[in-house]
Amino acid sequence: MNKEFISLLEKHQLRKTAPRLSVLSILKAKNTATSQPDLEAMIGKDVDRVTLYRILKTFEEKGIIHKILDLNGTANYAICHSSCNEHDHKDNHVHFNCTVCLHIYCLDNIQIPDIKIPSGFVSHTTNFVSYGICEKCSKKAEQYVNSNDEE
Amino acid sequence: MNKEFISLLEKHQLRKTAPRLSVLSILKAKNTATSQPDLEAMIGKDVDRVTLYRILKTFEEKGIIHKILDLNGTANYAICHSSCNEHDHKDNHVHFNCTVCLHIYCLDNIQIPDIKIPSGFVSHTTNFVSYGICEKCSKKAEQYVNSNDEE
DNA sequence: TCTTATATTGCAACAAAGTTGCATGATGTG
DNA sequence: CACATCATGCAACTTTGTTGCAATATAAGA
Ligand SMILES: [Zn+2]
Ligand SMILES: [Zn+2]
Ligand SMILES: [Zn+2]
Ligand SMILES: [Zn+2]
Repeated sequence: MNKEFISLLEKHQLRKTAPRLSVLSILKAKNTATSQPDLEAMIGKDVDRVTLYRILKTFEEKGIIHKILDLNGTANYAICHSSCNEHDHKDNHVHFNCTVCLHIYCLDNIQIPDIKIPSGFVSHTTNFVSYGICEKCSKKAEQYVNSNDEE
Repeated sequence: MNKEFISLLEKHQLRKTAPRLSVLSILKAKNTATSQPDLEAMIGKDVDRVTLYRILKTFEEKGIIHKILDLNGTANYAICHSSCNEHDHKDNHVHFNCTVCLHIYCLDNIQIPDIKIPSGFVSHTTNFVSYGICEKCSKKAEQYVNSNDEE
């Protein structure tokens, strides 16, 4: 399993270090994007805050991960699928930000629709974030309602 | 002209104070969203940073202004058009963030398109930001190229 | 394996934005 | 004009992002 991450680092000419492998395995295991503070907590204090910051910055520049800003403007990171590289990210999928658990989901299968922008303006990238309640939180809410009904 | 702002404050049961009127007149005069730091600079040190923060927070809650996060996750604010109120903002227009001048434009005429989200997820709001080069910056770039040709 | 150039990390220090509590002052109502 | 309430200013603090520099780990070549 580690081989996957090692070859990923090699592909981008990055040295294989413990902190980097930790970051990759954490991000890969989750189906939601992760903020730096959360990553810090998960990795523990073996890795310095600044190191983490720089790892994330490097990974983003190399097209290994992409950044999504949450409700508060805090950066969250998720693995780029497939074919992103240093020169162009193709993360043109929609993101869903749950306002209850605050998780950010990459909706990889949902493409950002095209729009017409005013003439004179040139668009390079677009960002589409949907805010609401995720599946897990919806189910929890249902369960809560049901358990109250039973009483 | 001030009457407009005064009645706006009255409508929302907010006291008419100098700092609030300043904020409203600045935001209304601009066709781009404004960050809090910029507002601070424009208003000057008559108004405390925290006061400004609270004014913006109140205005946003009342549906007088809406918040857009820029590239760096910094909050920018723009007047809500027409019919927003305390209970629902209807700011479902696309925003354009210029990567050169960093201005954020409200594209009031361009609605955010609907998308299908996975079943189980419930969306309440959506955010669409287009990043690129705005009209002004495009023209400046053209002029620059032309002036170089002439030499 | 040892050596060396260079990439990476840790620490310290700082900057920017957001946030809270509390005392003081302004506003609007009767 | 008095009073209740809203709004402001100040101080203090948190979180996130960022840079410089010295110490260390990595990879490649001898
Ligand atoms: Zn959720
Ligand atoms: Zn994503
Ligand atoms: Zn511009
Ligand atoms: Zn807008």
